[in-house]
Amino acid sequence: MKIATFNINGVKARLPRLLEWFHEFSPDVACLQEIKSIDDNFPRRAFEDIGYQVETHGQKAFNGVALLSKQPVKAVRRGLPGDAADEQARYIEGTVNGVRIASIYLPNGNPAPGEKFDYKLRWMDRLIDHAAALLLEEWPLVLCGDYNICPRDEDVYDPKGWQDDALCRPESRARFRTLMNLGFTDALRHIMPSGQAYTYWDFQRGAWPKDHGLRIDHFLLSAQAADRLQDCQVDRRPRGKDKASDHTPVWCKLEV
DNA sequence: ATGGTTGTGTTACAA
Repeated sequence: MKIATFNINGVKARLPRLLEWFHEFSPDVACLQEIKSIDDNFPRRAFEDIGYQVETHGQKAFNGVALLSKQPVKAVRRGLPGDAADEQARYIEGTVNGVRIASIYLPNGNPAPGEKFDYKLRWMDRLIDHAAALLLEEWPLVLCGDYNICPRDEDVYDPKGWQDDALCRPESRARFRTLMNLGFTDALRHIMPSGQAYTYWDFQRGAWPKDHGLRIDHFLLSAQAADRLQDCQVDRRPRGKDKASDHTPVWCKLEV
């Protein structure tokens, strides 16, 4: 079972490239972030026509996540529990072939410190609580998406320059470690323990040609999922194309 | 030199 996570930065602008990638890679499950679309405007038919079930959790203009699957998606949950007043569409979760899979778009949190950073940290606290509850259900569990966290300095092209950014600050990294310490495996780092594996390059300042990247898109696997891990890789090719997103997809293969 | 780009949806805002 091939599962991919891809922050597409707008489904409307990305549709031709995204369909290309679907034809090339043919994921069994695709977890998308930043669809920047309400549910009714998502180009559902384009994906249904190539054999996918489409589950979205969108909002106007910003954020928005989706789960696309060749096999049926069951028990879909929209929105991260823990704050009924939170209107930002950043979380969707469903079960495919006995694997519980979440598509996560964690808040960026800049500028830090500030209200947006506080929201990020509160959101992470809610994610930790929810992940702990999910682990008790003992599914093979896959929490993937744009975490907007560089876990370690080697995940940043310029650690010193980024040390005060919300993606790298100690408060953000501490919460990520707390999440990991519940018992998750960072699938990419399991396959590739060290070295550069960037997943995002800013549109500005020639970040892509200079390889000024960050590793912020992650696959977190429960023990039941990690036991079935066969491979995990970053696919840098989509980032190099015209009209690319600022992120590139990460995929993992589970023996399911 | 304190710069630069992209997407959404109409004019600033988020990243």
